[in-house]
Amino acid sequence: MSKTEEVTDWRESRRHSARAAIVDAAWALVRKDGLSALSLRDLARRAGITTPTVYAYFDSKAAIYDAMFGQAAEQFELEMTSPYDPDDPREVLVASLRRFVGFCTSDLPRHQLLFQRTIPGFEPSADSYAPAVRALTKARERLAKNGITDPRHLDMWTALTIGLVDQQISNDPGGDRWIRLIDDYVSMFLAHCLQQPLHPPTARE
Amino acid sequence: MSKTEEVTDWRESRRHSARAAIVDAAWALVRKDGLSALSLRDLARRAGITTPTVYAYFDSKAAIYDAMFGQAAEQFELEMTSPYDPDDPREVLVASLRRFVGFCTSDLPRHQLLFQRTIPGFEPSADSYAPAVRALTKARERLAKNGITDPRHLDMWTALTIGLVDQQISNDPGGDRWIRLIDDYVSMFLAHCLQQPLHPPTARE
DNA sequence: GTCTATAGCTGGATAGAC
DNA sequence: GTCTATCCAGCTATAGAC
Repeated sequence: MSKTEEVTDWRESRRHSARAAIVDAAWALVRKDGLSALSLRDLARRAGITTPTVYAYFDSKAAIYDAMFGQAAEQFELEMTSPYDPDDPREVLVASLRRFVGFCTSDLPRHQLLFQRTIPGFEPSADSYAPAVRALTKARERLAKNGITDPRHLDMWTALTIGLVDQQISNDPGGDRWIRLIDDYVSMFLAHCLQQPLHPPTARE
Repeated sequence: MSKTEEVTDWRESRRHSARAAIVDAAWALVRKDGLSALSLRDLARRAGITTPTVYAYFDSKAAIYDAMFGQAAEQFELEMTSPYDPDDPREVLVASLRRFVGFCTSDLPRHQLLFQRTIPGFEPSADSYAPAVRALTKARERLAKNGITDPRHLDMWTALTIGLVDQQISNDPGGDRWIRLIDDYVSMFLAHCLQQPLHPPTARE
């Protein structure tokens, strides 16, 4: 490694950690005041710099939201794809739903940024979105291991899960009124899907 | 009726229709630009008046949102409680879910104002909220006629319905990808609830 | 009740010195 | 890269003439 490369890496690293500090400050602010209430003035003050300095690291406010989205998507992938203890596919499915609801309810602005479209003109970049796509692929695999591959059933599953999260957040924040229903919820879903298989077991394939 | 009362009624009526015109203009704007993008400048221009005149009819911007909420809640009650054709409780339940999804998906800002909490500091007044409460009471009655009274099952139902709406709106706006699932959805729910009755039929009461 | 005019504030983003 | 100073636009809300 040449001397100039060493220096470059050093500067890159400094720059990266400075960006991270700004993003951290942004998360602290949106957790206090709400996702859409983020302002560059407050952000700069919180990060111990001035407004123009923010623009040395991010092109615009949207770029900051995008960095936050990317971080949230990485956390989502990590949370949902880390190994599951039980072997039973059904237990894995229950555990995954538990993790999903826990992930969403434990950080409200993160959930809003990641799964709702509450910021007026903001669309995440493909790079930032990629981890979330990978996590959703894994979710489909977990369902497949339970014998569920019908697209209609996959759509039902997503509606079930997001409804559970929304009700828990909206009507019992900090509680577990809907979280307690998870076991029954999964039983209901599996019983319905497996009772009307697309490819009846009598058929040879 | 005395002459002064007549005049008073007349003025009240004029005032009422002027307020209604402002609220109508507000709806037109939020349908065009989004619920949170409503500004008093645009609103006044659209209504053919000036900003200060708006304050002759509403104390603040929040008061306008509250009037909109009240109107939306009345529409919701009307839509959900108007008579249902079929006698079969199950068919009524299906029809009510169909109406609910239709109501929510047909007017996105109305749905956001009524069922999500997307406006930063806004809370509806008790008066504006009242029709929505009445409609939800009727919903519980429809479930009761299907033999469903367990609070856990009622919570499951609300999660099911709101999840269906959210997925339809977020992932297939204008389409019917989740609406098509309604029949299966209700079958799944009823089969689950009635299979594990709280008061088993073997017990004498 | 309706207007003109404007106060008072906050927002994102930039110019230019250092 | 970081600052001071500032621009320009938007917002809610009010003062005061008519």
